[in-house]
Amino acid sequence: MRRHRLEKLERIRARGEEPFKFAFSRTHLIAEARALFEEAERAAANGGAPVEIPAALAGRMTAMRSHGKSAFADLRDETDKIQVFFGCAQMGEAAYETLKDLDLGDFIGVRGAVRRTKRGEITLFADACEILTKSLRPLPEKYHGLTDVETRYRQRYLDMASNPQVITVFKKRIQVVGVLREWLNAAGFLEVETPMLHPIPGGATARPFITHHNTYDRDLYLRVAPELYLKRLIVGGFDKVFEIGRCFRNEGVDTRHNPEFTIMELYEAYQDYMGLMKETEDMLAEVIEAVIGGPTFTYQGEKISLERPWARMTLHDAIRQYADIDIEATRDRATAAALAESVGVEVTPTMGYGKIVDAVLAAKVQPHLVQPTFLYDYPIEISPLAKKKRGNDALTERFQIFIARLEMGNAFSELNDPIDQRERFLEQIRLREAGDDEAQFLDEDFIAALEVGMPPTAGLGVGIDRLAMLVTDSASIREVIFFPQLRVL
RNA sequence: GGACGGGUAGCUCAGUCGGUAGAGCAUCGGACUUUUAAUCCGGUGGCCGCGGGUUCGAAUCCCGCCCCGUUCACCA
Repeated sequence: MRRHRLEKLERIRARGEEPFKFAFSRTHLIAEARALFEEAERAAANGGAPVEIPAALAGRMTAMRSHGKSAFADLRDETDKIQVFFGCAQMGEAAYETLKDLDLGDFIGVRGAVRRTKRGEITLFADACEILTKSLRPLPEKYHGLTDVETRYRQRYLDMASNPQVITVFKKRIQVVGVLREWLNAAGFLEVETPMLHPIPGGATARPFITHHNTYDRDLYLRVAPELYLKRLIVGGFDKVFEIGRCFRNEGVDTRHNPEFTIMELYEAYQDYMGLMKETEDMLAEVIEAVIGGPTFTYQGEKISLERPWARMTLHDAIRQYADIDIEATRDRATAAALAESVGVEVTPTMGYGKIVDAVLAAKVQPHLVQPTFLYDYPIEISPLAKKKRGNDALTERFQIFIARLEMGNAFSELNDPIDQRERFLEQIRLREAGDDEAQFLDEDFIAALEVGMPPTAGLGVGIDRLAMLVTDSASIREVIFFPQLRVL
């Protein structure tokens, strides 16, 4: 098949035409040409005269229906597709003959007029057609498209070229980021960029990727979160900042996790977690609604309503309600483990009190959190960067937001007491020495920053990929990442 | 890492009891000036994921491995 296409390539060159052109002056995008035509049609509806819009369009040819002395092709660009009519009489015999050298998948430029066919289809009637880029490999089947999941991910360009709805999904993802950025700008947050190469990985409980810098001859870590640098900016004098960017965690891969993913983190001085909860509610509701175009949507068969106010409950109330155990009543690890196991949650010997609570949350509570729900007041053991709750040293002022069972965000009143922060880091080091390789490292410079003084601050992290999953009704994170991580073949 | 499912033509998929490897689309040749999954006639196209075993004979049965998906474990 490739051989046939190479022969056509040679024929095109032989008649003096370049099969890999440099540019083409199109007058419209396909969607623009369609809109213009329909508008002209409406305007002419009273007069009754047939409408015709001159146009030069370019795109990939995705179908060809040839009838001897005439042919119909489908032309697709980023915005839409349109039918093209080639008639031997209109184009001239010589030009019509050159259509034989076209293949599905070629990029072509077509000049002519947009009209309706007898059957009512908006169609570009071609006066001239030139090949812009010869395609040497066949596109997947026109009807079913490409469905093999592995090929779809490994060769995303084929996926997009043969499944237009994939492009729609990614456009929505792009829109999510755009709308979110607009919201944050309007709310007075400044967008910043902080390092991705960290000498000490921090800001989240996760294993890092390690890399090496030759000039300084030292190992560096790909960031697991921008958190500690963003807080340094608050120390320095910024009041409201955010960053949207890639994080890397050396962890497992499944439908909700990719080793590299995109996070939005924001920090707001003089704010606490309850104030931020309200802002988070407004931000997510407004962003999601703007992208989906309404206050309700369906995710994986379940109807989700964005109507505010969203549900709010403490983590321990949620556990009491859904797991029917009062794990808050104890601070003893063994008792908590027994309680968790009594409701079928598996507990391993390395899990501390906090992780046991977290496991109960994941197994018994999270499956119920279909409508948007805030859980707040998390155990101190699993929140080493969050401020202690006023009046309860066992808890932190922290919340998570769940929508459609997906954890969409995590936030807290930021711990700004450097002495407390040091103790929390030391506890993490004890966990690490006990074998927890996800425990956080002690970052002396970060402590030094807190000693300089960070105003009261609330911070939030939102998983952009999961937000994209939500608005595109995608069951897997790989559907919203252009090139998801797969095993190298 | 465990369990389950999958890997056959460029793509989407059949393949019975172990007996010459199949269809549709794409592609090539032919017919056709209003089709839109165009239609009609004829052809080309295979490391049946990889390696080993059983057998006269393996896409098919057995063993090992690779890759993908789902799920559990793990994990912000």
